[in-house]
Amino acid sequence: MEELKNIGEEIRKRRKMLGIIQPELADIAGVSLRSLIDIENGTGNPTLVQIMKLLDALGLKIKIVSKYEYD
Amino acid sequence: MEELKNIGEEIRKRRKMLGIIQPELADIAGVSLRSLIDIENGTGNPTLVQIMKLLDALGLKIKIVSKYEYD
DNA sequence: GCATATAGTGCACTATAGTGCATTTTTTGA
DNA sequence: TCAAAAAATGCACTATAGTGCACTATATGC
Repeated sequence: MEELKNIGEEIRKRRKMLGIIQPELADIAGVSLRSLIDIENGTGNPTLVQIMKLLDALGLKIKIVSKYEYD
Repeated sequence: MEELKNIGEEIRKRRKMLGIIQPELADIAGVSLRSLIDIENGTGNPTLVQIMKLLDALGLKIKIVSKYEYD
């Protein structure tokens, strides 16, 4: 699942843009550091709640679009 | 988590638009019927892989956008 | 090069997602 | 209405996500 990596990368990118380190984001989002690391690295298969906690902390959200939409 | 319900609703809406019933979509996507039902109803906490299998089968995908973006 | 800060890994344990099946409820249209 | 189709629920079992901790690896800047 290619997409998993992408989401992890977006989270990492945004985190760096905000100038915070992993333990900080994990704390703010209410997710374990271990989970955040795995998610950023695109390993494993996180639950939606984990993803949404992180996105929320980063000021991001999920949008469902057509598979053929590019941006 | 409000967003969970939304994703489930989008999946259901799209499924109906395509004129298929739950067992068909579950089958095509490679997800159990039970899981699909729970996801459409916004109960539980599905994994990203489950969501992506369904979105993929429906010609949809996830996009990460700013929390303050409206469409 | 070295010291410190940041990130990643292995492992074991706990919590919970994913599943199938039998049954019930709701929806649909004849 | 009533019968058939579609959707939802309870329950028990299996698979796996989430976690903490100790440790290792990598990056950063002095």
